[in-house]
Amino acid sequence: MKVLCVAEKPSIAKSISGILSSGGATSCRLDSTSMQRVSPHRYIRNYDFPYNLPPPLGPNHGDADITVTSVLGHLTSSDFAEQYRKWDNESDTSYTTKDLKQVERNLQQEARRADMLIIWTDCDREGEHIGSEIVNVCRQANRNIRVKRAKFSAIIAAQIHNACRNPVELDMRQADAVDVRISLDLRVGAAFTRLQTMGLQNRLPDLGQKVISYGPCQFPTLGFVVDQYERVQAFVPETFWYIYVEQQRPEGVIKFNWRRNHLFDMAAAIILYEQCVEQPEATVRSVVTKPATKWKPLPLTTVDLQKSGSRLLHMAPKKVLDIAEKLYQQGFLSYPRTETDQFDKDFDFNHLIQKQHVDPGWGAFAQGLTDGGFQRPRNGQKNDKAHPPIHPTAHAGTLQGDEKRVYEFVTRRFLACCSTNAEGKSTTVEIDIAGEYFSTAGLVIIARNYLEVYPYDKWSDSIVPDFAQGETFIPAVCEMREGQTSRPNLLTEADLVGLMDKNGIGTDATIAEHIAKIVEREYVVEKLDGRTKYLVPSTLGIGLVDGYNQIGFDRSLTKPHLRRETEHRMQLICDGLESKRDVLEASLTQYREVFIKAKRDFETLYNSVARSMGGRGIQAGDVARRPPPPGGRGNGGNGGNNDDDDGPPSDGGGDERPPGAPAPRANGKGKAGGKPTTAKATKTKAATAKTATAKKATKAKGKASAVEEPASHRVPNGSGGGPSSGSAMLQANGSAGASASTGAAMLCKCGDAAVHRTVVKEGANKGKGFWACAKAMTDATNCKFFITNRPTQRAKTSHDTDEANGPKRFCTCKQEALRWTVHKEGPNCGRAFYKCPKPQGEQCEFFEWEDEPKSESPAARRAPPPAKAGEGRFSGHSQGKPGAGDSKCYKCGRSGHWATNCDYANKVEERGKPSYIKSTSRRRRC
DNA sequence: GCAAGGTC
Repeated sequence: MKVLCVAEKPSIAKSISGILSSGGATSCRLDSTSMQRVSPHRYIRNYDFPYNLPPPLGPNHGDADITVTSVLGHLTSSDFAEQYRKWDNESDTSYTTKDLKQVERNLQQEARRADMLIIWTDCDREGEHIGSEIVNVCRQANRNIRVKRAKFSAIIAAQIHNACRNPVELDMRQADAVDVRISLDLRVGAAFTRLQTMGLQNRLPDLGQKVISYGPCQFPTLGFVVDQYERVQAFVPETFWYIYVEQQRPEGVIKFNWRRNHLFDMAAAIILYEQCVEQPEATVRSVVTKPATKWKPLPLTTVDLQKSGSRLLHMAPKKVLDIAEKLYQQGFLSYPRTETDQFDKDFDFNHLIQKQHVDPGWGAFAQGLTDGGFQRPRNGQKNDKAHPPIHPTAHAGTLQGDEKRVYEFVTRRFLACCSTNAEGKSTTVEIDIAGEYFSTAGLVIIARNYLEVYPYDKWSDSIVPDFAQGETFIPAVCEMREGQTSRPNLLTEADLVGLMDKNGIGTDATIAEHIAKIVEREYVVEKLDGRTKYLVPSTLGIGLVDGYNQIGFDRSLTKPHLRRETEHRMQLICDGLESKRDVLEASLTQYREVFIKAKRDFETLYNSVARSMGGRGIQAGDVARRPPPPGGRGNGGNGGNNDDDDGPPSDGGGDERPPGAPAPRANGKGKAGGKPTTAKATKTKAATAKTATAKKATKAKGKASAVEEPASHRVPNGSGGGPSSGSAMLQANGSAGASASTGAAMLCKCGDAAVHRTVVKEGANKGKGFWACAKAMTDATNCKFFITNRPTQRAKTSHDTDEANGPKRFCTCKQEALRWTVHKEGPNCGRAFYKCPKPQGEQCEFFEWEDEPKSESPAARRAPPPAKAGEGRFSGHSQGKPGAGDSKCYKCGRSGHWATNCDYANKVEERGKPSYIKSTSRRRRC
């Protein structure tokens, strides 16, 4: 009995022959003169050996004669019949195939002598289809041949023997589904490609003879790039505010992050800040130390390899895959096209790790794993049941250049997977200042473990704060700071690979090709910034995407929906819920409708491309061009996961368009002009912000009190929203008032969003705004949270006022005088003055109005001695007397009494609310 | 001159 086994590729044929024959197979090629058996294709081998295949499958007596061979993937490729190949012939009709003759001839030659055919293609949808192609070819030579299908998920001896002895039937549903996919892709691709090319090529000379191809994977891929580009263009930075707290410790400066992160309502932020300023003492609520773990990476899939290759090795996804393919063929790496991120339970790790002992770079680490450091890799969620995760299969010591780098990455990743998680200890300190919570955390790494061999991950120690629960202290810095949401980045190749993978565009093996294709078509230009490659749509790419979007389809040609729908229908065929014919008809009908609409409205597409390319065809009523977007470095917001070594484009406010890329387009959301977002504000900016702050506060308050709306958390467009990343000292270049009117992240004591209300009842408070718990007053769970909108012009947030207020002033006791502002209604409201910074009872007599000439006392001209830590940085409660030449009470501005006797001020103080607020950020409790 | 999916 003769059995013909056909695998999908030569490597699998070799592997399964080796297992089934226990290494005793003979590989045959034809010598044309001797007429011995032949393998007509130079890559294909035929392996012959006897095998014990028990009945009823095998012979009743003796072994079966097995021949194992392979194809090279799909056996046929599709093309249109001759009459449909002309481009002016609409081509949504039948197609024919172009055979791979040499491969086919080999199959037929072997099939003629065989009693049974066993299909050994990969166990996925495409594999079933390739199997059906093999069956078709073999039956042409031997129509009585029995056909079976071997099911296996890994090239492991037990599985291969089991698959051979217990074959199943070919799943024709899966093969049918792929048939539909092939037919649709060809027809849709050809129809739209011809429509676009013939409709645009001759009317836009700039296009030359370019083919303007359409593909159901190409266009959604292009759509991702254009979408992100437009998000970047349309981005308008939004200003937020937060309270920044800092304390000096022997270990260094400890920075605390506000639990609210930041607020988009400045008035709300000011209110909370004022509370902190008025009661600045911090109490340590908790000090929590617990183990911290940095997880070792998951086993490597193709998509991961491409993303990492792009991010860490700075190689195009296609290049990484090409190199991995080459290393696979050389026997250094396992099969590089796999979706699997879990190793089989029988996987032989030890053998493979031992092969790495000799490497000078990671050999010692590998030795450590063998000597007891090994820990089984984590299991991911994916398993294609065909191939293991990518791993090294042999040590490669002579590689150079990019091949060496790819091999090194794969090997280090594998060893890291076989190691243990990195271990550390984190300490989190939470403090309470006037009911607001702030925290800081430190980390001590105890064992680097896998990090020793995997330098691509970063994890470093940070200062561990030394605080004790219940401890109180006055922060060295307590400031309200301003930041802005960050502009998102353009897509990197790695981002795009991730998006395509997530949306089911292409397969792990073809994703890189689709990206390369849209670059080749000049829809997208790669822009290198540092070592990171960003993708920018060209004028042509944007024109096409926008043109289709303007035409408006139920399911856009530039979005993943159509492709997903095709995938879904294919699954229906696989599940036996729909027939191949019905699905093909339904899909063709759907695409035909889209095609007819595109053809009918082609002028819209043409005009879009022409306009984008700066050419002709602009219609009246078109939106105006928008000025260039604000520049600045974005630091997130696109969902992409930039690695540590990736920097965003340093456009510095410039235009990141590539040659041939479009001018920014109108979208009605643009913000004219704009300044770069700065990560750190300078003193000058901080100082000049004072006036603007007051104005904005007033504006914010006015808007907030005009409406009643629930406060809500706002998430900035950038990832750098936190004080530590998006921080800038309060500055005047924000988008004034833009966000203050749109809700605030004020939380009540329940931890829920508070609501802002305005007093409507007649009386002294009518019109005043306040924040309160959102629950009904009658609700027993109402936390009674209540904060009024208070005058905001007194809030000052800058610490060093040199630039804004002139040179520093020094009091009689040689301390840097502190600047205060009168905010009580009266003739001096708004006036700033300076006084001794010492605590109440220790202050000297120094007093100066800011708007009056400086004292010429010698003390004021001398530089002060350096202040000790925590000394001279805070003000005491203001309690001065009218300064020289000023006969008015400085608290209320009235004449005839001293401040200590000021009734108005004393009344206020009785209520526990100081009458003025210091303008520096360093405060001591009054 | 068109697609996407296998493979070398």
